[in-house]
Amino acid sequence: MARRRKKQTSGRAASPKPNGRGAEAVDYGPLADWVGFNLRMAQAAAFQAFSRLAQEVGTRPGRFATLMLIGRNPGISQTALSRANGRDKSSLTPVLNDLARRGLIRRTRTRADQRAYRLSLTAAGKSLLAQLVRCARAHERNLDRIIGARDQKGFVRILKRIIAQAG
Amino acid sequence: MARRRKKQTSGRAASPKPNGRGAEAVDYGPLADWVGFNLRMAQAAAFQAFSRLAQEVGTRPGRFATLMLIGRNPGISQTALSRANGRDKSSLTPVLNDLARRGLIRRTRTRADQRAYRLSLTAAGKSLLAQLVRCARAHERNLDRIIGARDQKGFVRILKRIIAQAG
DNA sequence: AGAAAACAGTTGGATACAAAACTAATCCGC
DNA sequence: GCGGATTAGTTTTGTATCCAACTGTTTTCT
Repeated sequence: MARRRKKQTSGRAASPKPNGRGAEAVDYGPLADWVGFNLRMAQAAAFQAFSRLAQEVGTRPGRFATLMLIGRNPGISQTALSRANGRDKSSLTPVLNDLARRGLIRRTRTRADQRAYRLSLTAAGKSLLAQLVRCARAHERNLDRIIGARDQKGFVRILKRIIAQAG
Repeated sequence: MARRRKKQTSGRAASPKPNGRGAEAVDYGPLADWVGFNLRMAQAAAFQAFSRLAQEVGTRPGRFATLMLIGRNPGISQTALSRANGRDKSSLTPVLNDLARRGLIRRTRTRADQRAYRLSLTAAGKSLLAQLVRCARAHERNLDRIIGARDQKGFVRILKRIIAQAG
């Protein structure tokens, strides 16, 4: 591995060696230390890691927060849920359709307000959520190990500040 | 604001007050302190904030890292770029088509390897990148202010650890 | 040299998401 | 009470992204 080109069949070694390709070092420039870029990459990495764990239970990470929030807030409306979840309410429609179709959540109409649904978990939903929580705890242990127990608390505190103030 | 419902036109105040709706407090349960969830929310918030800044320059955040990486690594291949950027190579195809169509990048075929492109910025691309860098610096100053100068260095270091180890 | 494996880039299919337009129900001010 | 503004949820449209399959090129193995 990491053999670099030597052959160059028809000559032309004249170029200023501009990082022709490869797993070799890439210059990230100022990106390397910018918070935004590293935040995106870290989130992607953590997401992927959790994806692997979650798919053993047969669900995807996006569904997890949704189930948890419904579980903790029975009767919540879709709009409130979407706000809490940080996604647009329109994104939720297909997700909830799917969760309802799979018998994990209930959508109850209220007499008081005929527009809104009241969401709650079914028994199956609660059971799946419990499994996912076990998964997530394993994932969190992993992240905590990477972050280091010493810094974990402060790290989350900073994330919360960004959530509150950068929006 | 934050007036809570009292009226309830046709009665029915009998329900066990299960958080009917609203901007009122939502119970996040264990989510509240999990790294994964906060990471996702923080990334979304920072992304949105940068989106607003970047659209004044007429480009989207996704393009920014791409332009920067090409600018710092002229001659880089699409595959290497996609790795550096943390996205699948197939995602890059339409992005690069668009950037090329708008005259911001050049795609050169090499005689040495007829498969690969060598990517580089045009003058227009460099100029746009410079504008974006100014934008990004403003964004970063904002984030640094939120994080606090004292913690900024350590915060990024933790993000880098997650990137390296959680993948 | 010739076949097999690896690789660069593209295409097609699927999912996730946001923004805007839309429908139906409810609230507010008078 | 009545009409306009607000609200809950859905639909539609457009973008970003991944994955798997594919084409053409290069390298590797024997």
